[in-house]
Amino acid sequence: MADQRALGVRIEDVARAVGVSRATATRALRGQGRIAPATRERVRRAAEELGYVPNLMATELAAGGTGVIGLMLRDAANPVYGQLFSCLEVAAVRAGVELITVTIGSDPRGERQVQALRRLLGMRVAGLLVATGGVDSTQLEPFAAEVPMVRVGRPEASARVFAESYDEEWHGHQLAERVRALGHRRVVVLGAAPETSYGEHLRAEALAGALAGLDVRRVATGPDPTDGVGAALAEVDAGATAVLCASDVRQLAVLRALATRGASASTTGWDGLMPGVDLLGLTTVRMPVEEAAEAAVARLAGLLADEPLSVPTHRSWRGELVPGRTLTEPEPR
Amino acid sequence: MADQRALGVRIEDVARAVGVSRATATRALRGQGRIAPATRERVRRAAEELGYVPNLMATELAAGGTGVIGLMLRDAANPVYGQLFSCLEVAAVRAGVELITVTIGSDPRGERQVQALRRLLGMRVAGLLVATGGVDSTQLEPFAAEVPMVRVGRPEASARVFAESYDEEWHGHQLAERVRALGHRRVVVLGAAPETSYGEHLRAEALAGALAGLDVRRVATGPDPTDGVGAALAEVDAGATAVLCASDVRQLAVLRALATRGASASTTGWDGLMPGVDLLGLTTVRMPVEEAAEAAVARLAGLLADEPLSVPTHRSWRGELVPGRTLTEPEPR
DNA sequence: GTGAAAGCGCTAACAC
DNA sequence: GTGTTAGCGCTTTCAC
Repeated sequence: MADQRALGVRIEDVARAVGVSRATATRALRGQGRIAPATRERVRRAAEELGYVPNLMATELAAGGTGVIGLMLRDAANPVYGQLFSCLEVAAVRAGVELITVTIGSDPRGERQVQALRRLLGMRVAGLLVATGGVDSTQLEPFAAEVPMVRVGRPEASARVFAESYDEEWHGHQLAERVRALGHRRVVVLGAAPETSYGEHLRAEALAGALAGLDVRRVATGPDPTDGVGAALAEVDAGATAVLCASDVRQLAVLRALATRGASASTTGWDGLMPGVDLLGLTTVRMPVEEAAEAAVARLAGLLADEPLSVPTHRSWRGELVPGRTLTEPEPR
Repeated sequence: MADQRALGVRIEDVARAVGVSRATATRALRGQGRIAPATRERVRRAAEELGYVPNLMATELAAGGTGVIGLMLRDAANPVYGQLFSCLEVAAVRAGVELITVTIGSDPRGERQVQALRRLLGMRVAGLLVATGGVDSTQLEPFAAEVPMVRVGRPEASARVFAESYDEEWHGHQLAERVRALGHRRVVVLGAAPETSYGEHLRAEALAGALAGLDVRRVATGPDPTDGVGAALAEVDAGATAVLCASDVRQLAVLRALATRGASASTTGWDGLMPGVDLLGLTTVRMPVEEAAEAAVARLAGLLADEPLSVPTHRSWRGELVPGRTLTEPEPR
């Protein structure tokens, strides 16, 4: 197998070992162009023996660009992104495209995002998948001009950036209907400011909109899951019977606080991706991550293959309501 | 900002726009070598205006290798790996090194892993972080000869591969002591075969070892979390009072099955990283992911900086027992 | 302080 | 079928 200085082995060394030219060795290794089967075998064997590892930089430079597509991902510690990441990977394998990932942790101003994008572009990726909410259309636009770009998991304003997102409007309706049907009259919606988390902001808006007619108290959260929980509980003390959260992580924080204070109220969340949702009895909406991921990769693959685009620029996918024990009829007071 | 064909802009274009040579433009942009401050400014401005994005392939080819370190990660859908991923990212940022990630989903024979390693090596990464259990020492060895390699989260047999792992032996002891102290006499240990999940195999071994003296029933699980759950419940029916799992995901599966069947037994898990551990009342061990990640990156950074190695080749970190409601005294029968 | 030229490792016409 | 040649875009001595 690979011997000591295998990384120093160039294709030239392989060629020489077999007694052919570099071009022939290339053909043998890439399996393209006319070449004698026997030669090909000899070259392959030699490459194997020498532990030849092609230098991708050189390969891609010479070949002019790479077929790889870049993925910009947000913090994977969040189960939501971890799941999305995984689905994107699966989809990529299925579509036969290579994925190269760059992640950014929290990044309030979107600077690291832009930097990460440049890094990806520097690698001359063939396409870009943007799976992070923190960067907005205006920051994306200039790059979209260079390479096809698909945003996943968040809607997009620009017509030049494609998007496969979630139908949060509809999700909000599902949740709202349930809350309303159970008889809640005064509820608190825990949402984020657009800068904090665009996704949660959107969800809270959708939810509040769908709850029109009820007494809806809005509470803004910060980046930390526990932000705003205190304010929400105060609303509960003041008579609200349900705390509606824009993510399951927030919902957990609320449940924790409720338990600690010995208080009780209905709660709902959003995402439905945590391993124990069922056991915890969370009421939430399961995001259609698989579909969105699959669609995003398929679209990008189509774009790269120069297929005429047959689907709308922006699409959104519907998940499903997960009824749980956390949402019940309001308790009589 | 970047205009239309910015990806077509080469350093040569920037140089020409300013009326200098390529060499000067390079110096200006990289900020190395002697150059007139005024020229540097003009070049920088021109690059900005033209939206020049340096071609990393060319850069790294010419410069001979990259400072980037490669990370091979297992499926991020698993909260455990997602968390580890995130911690590694954070550590990398702090250490000032760039990370490039390749993930592999499930991969029974370790083939995709090896392929992923080759891909990373093809990019001539300066170092390698291996955060997946599925590939064993003999597969790693040949690559370790080429570039410094640190395995994280799993112990390593080879002396040529560094490792920052978890002290599962100790973790097993903690758990076992608790189980024993509560008075369980007959328990079932749900573990995996080494090929299925080396990590879980190790944990089950540690646990079983620490439980010496009790009546320990071993049940093997498969790749799916529900594999082996039926067998475990059968043991419970036959008199076992606790089901000890090698991961929290398994523990959830057991809890689910227990609830469905209306049966009851104590359970324990391993990992402690799921968002709702506390609310679920899981008994588990919280892995020291942060420490291991930090240590792995720091070690690699040190290796790359040619610092003399001051710590043992293989280290392991201790997490902490998380007592939960799922582990209680055995119920009288 | 700046430019000319060599070359990183590989691929892809185009000859033979 | 196989070898020759000309780059891919950038960095880096080495002169000037």
